[in-house]
Amino acid sequence: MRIKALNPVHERTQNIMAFPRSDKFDHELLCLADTARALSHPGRLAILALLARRNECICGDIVEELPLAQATVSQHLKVLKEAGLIIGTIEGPRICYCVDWKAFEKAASGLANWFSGIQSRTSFS
Amino acid sequence: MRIKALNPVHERTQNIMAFPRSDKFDHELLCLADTARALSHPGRLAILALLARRNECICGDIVEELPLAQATVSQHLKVLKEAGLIIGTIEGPRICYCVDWKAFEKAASGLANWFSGIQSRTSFS
DNA sequence: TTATCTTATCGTATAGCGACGATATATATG
DNA sequence: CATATATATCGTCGCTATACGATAAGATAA
Repeated sequence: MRIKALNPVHERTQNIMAFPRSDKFDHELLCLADTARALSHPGRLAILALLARRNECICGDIVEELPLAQATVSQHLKVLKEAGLIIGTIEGPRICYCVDWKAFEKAASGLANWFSGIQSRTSFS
Repeated sequence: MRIKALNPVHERTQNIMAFPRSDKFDHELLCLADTARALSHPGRLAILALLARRNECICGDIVEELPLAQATVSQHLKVLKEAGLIIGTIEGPRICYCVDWKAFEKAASGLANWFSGIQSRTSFS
């Protein structure tokens, strides 16, 4: 049984972060910024790497590997889940987390496309 | 005359963000997180896009284009400068900003490599 | 039902971000 | 020197993030 999967960042019609001037920027930029924000903490990067290496982990596995308390790991998992990068599946008394590869690749290509778009926009390139 | 260019993120020996547990994570992850953090605000993404489109801008040009006050734009420029993504060159009474393409490409490839590294680490790929 | 295990959430403290007006700084120009 | 121009910095406000202990909530097993 899947728990609220939350649509991946790039399919969502609303972004997550609410800056004071959020309404003044393009939706595309807001979504890219959201993706970048999800990756802007070494703990979350480490969680994603761990999930990729092991294919799936329960929260306790991650707590064992990272220098963070259980409550903190749970918060980071929530951020990654809200960013659409991971999925949690209830398995009995525990929750099995894994990378949402489809969303992950979209996030990767979204950022990559932005990078190449920026780079192609200079007359020096 | 160039003003403190700040080494690009991936050449630096120290990261910028200081989390309570910064010392517990790999330097590579800290630098990647720093890069992501620099990109985690739509205003900064818009600034980078503008600099790429025009090749160079003074602060005032950016203030004209973005829905942000001069002080706010200056703060974002500082963040991008500290992340090593842009360079400021003093030209008389103004400062000419441009993308540091070498650092920008390193940041792009750094993130791209991390993404592909993550993706190759699953047995499902 | 009770006990156990696992994870989310609450409460809290500290710190940092985002935004802006006001001010300081620095450089030309008259 | 005084003025104008351009940008950085200061001070402040409100909000969010990070981190953790403690507790609640959900699911299984005895």
